Amino acid sequence: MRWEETSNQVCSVARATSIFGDRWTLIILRQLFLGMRKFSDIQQALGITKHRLADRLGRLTDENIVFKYLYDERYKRYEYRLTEKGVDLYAVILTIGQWGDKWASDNDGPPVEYVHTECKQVAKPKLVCGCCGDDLTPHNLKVRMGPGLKKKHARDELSDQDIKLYSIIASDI
Amino acid sequence: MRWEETSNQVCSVARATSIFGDRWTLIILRQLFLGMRKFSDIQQALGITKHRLADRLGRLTDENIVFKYLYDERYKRYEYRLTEKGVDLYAVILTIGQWGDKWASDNDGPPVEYVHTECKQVAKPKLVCGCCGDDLTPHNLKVRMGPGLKKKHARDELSDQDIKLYSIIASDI
DNA sequence: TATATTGAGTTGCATTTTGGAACCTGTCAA
DNA sequence: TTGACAGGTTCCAAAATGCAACTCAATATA
Repeated sequence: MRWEETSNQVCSVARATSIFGDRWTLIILRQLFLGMRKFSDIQQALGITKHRLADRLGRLTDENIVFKYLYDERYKRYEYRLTEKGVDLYAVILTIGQWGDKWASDNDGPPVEYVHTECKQVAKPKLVCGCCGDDLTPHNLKVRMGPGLKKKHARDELSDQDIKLYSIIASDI
Repeated sequence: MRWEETSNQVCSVARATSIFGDRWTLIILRQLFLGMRKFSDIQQALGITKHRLADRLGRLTDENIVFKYLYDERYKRYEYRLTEKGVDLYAVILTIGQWGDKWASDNDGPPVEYVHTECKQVAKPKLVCGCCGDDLTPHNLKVRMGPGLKKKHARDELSDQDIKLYSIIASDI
């Protein structure tokens, strides 16, 4: 399967990774979340080539995840800022960072900490159920078909791959 | 910067994405979370080439995120299962999936749903502070240097890039 | 015994995507 | 007039990926 086709898959993870599942996009976004907004700052901080950075920021702009903001009228300089769609990726960055802290760090501890301004503590982000507030783990979650899959199945729009992809859901995990 | 060098950066997001920040790894992992464990099943379901799948599963095995389990003595057949390190990526997959549901889906609604077995509701995962339980957003979190960064700074082990990378943290966001 | 099948890969080669360096453009400042 | 700087492009080599064909071990079937 080619990369462009990934964005058509009936899977939110596949569609999302078709946007930011490459070598640079997520760390560019992390940089934006840290408050770094200028092309050259990001380029130097990450050691990415201008070429690639221009390409990635262009895609993110096309996807409406970032937008260009004119911050200097005289010099006609632009900076890149996160849209609402982009800001919503904060949870993804935080979750990945936390996994990295736990499983991919050295003995010096986490490079950065996030202080929760409400409780003044270092935030240990955790995922909970939006309904009852209990922790979510692979053990207390059960996957089932959602409306997107059911409707496409009813309309007979699933490809062989999609069927195979989700046939497993019907069975026990 | 080359890809292998990313894994040495003083940033948990960069280190994590150096492991799964490519076109396939995350959706392979999603497939494993759905319960699909056999090489050929994954290969057909995802439309990935055997070549690439063998390579990706090999890396994941090297990283101790999955391990090979002999499920058929007679035929000497192996399947791939998640280790604890792998299972911990569930939060990442869930968070990405949720972003995808919201921002990258069509009008049919989410393809899959996760039912929380404790409260029997469809789980809407959300990220909260581990200390106080309040929601985490970019607006109530403040980034600051963590021990990893401070120690390396004290030992003068930060590269120019690392310094640039985090100089922004000292300033206001 | 000879042939086919299945799962799980390799190998070889063409196509895409990246990385690196040099070059271009518009705007000011000395 | 020259230089610097931000923000790119262009060109080419190197690396990653996609595709098809081949291997190999352990049965099954004829």
